[in-house]
Formats: sequence, C-alpha cells, structure tokens
Amino acid sequence: MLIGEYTHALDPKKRLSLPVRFRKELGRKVVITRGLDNCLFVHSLKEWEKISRKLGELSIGQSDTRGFNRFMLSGAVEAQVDGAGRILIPDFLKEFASLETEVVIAGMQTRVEIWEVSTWRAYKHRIEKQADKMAQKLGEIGVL
Amino acid sequence: MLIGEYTHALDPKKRLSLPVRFRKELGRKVVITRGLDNCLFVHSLKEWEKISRKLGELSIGQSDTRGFNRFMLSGAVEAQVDGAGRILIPDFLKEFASLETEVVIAGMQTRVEIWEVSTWRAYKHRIEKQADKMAQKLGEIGVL
DNA sequence: AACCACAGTGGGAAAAAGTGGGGAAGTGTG
DNA sequence: CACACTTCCCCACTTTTTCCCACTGTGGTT
Repeated sequence: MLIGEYTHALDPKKRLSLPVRFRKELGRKVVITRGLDNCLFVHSLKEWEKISRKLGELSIGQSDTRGFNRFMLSGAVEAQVDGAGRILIPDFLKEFASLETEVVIAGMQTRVEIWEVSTWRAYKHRIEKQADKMAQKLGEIGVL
Repeated sequence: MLIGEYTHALDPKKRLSLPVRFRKELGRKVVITRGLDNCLFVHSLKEWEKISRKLGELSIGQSDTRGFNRFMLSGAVEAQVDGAGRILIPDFLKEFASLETEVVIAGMQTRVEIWEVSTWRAYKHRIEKQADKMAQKLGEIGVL
C-alpha cells in the first residue's frame, strides 16, 4: 500500500530517490506521467498496464477523451530504478511540475505523486481549510 | 473497545508509547492518519483496510474527491509498534498536529486519537461549555 | 515494610536511508 | 571523427532510523 508523505531532494542530475517504503511495491521499473493539479504520477509497471488498458477502451471519438489520452500517454516515460533506489526525472516532466530541488513524494494507494514542495503546501492548505467537507466525507465512509 | 484518556511524552526521537490498555486491540502494526480538529487518528490495520477500501472506490475525476483522497492517503503512515509498545510519529504528522512533548492519547471506540495537550484542553473546554448549554436546554424542555 | 512486576521513559550503538560526486559508457551534433 | 553532453554504475559520506538494554516510579503482593 503506497501511503505517506516524504520530502526528498531532486539532485543536480535530476535524480530522485524513492522512499524505501515504496520501493518494494513499485519494483525496479516504473512509469512516470503527467498528473493532475500540477504534479507527476508514478506507477508500477503493473498498475500502468491496467491504466493503459483502460485508456485504450475509452472511445476515441470524443475529443475530450482524445485530449486526455494524449495528455497521459504522450507524457508517459518508463524509468529504471537505479541501485540506490532513485529514478531519473526527464526535463519536460520536471518542467511540467515546476520541480526545483525540494520535492514531496506522496503515496496515493496505487500510485505515487511527485510535487514541488511549494505547490504541495499551497494545495494542502486549500484542502485543510475545508474541514467541514472533510468531516462530512469521513462520515460517509464510516470513520466518524 | 478503545476508551480512556492518557497523557504520555513524545520523546526527542519522536517515539510515543501507546497505553497498555490499547496495545492488544491495536496489534503490532497500526496506521496513523491526519484527523479532524488538529489531532491524529490511529487505526488498527484491520480498521484501516476498511477505510482505504472505501477511499479506493471514490473516483479521482472530481477535484474535491481528489483533494480528500490526497488528504487522507498522503497523511497516512503504517507504523510498526516496537518492543516497548511505542510508535514513531513522522515529522509531517507531528507538525500537522502541532505536537510538542506532552501528548494526550484518547480512545474513541474504534480508533485512538493523539492530541497536543494544550490543543486538547482548549477543545475540551469548548465542548464542555456546549455541554452545559445543551444540558440547560434539555432541562428547560423537561428532558433532564 | 521490603519486594516484585511492569509501564513509561531515555540513551547508546549498529544498520540503513538519503545524498553527492567521480568516471566510464553511450548519444547526438558540428 | 572529435567534441560536448547526458546517462549509468559505482563508491563514500552524513543523517536518520532501528534495535536493544537500562533506569525510574508506581501499584500490588507477600
């Protein structure tokens, strides 16, 4: 289960070490794609196959589907995990997510997200303000 | 059943010992998450599985659902209970709940909550006041 | 009252995680 | 073909985490 939040450094060589807790589940090869809300998605190869299958099933007749497909697929990159548990972030993805050197790596159950730390903070603040909504949702799923 | 209120110390290594009364029910592995009103939730692995299943069912298509999911999942951490019955609180959760060294651990039936002692006191005062009001009202209408 | 058992706490040492950099190998360009 | 540049593999350093053991105070028992 990919969960938790970690802050790591993106080094000058654009390498990013994955948190140990994620390595086993992600495997030695991952797929990085553009994500939603200005972050990157990282999937294990297995998960990615599921996703690409689903994308393939979507009708290509609709232009918004076509757009979404291009968004996901054109930005997808296979990345090898090196001996130290790091992956290489390609330039265009680094730029897409406005990554500098401090980066947040967040587990989202089946995928991992990569955020520029400042973007992440801003996003989180926005979410945390909506405590009432959150309480409602928690109630809906039976936590409270 | 997790009930009762305990005050424990969060040591410099960010370790927090669980009250003995909770240990059996929580098991050797727990999941800590962000909670409401500035506290943390601690769930047994079993309880957490229920929650994460529900979370997984939510679509990522809607932005508010996405936000809720990110709040819950990125804020969740699996924690091993060590030989002395302690768990490790990650930095970002410690910060989220503004934990210093004195911490309140409260049983809430199916989950445990962790509060910074000052936050807890403030919250309790607020609730107690409301309780007075409520009791008064109940009295007025002849229930109590 | 002395004793024991155990919960909570603290600290030292070993192991591992994260990070940084050198240099070989590979790629593309002029 | 030579050059610049990126990628990959390896080693090394620093900090954090993990594991283990020991101290203290409390509550209960003999």
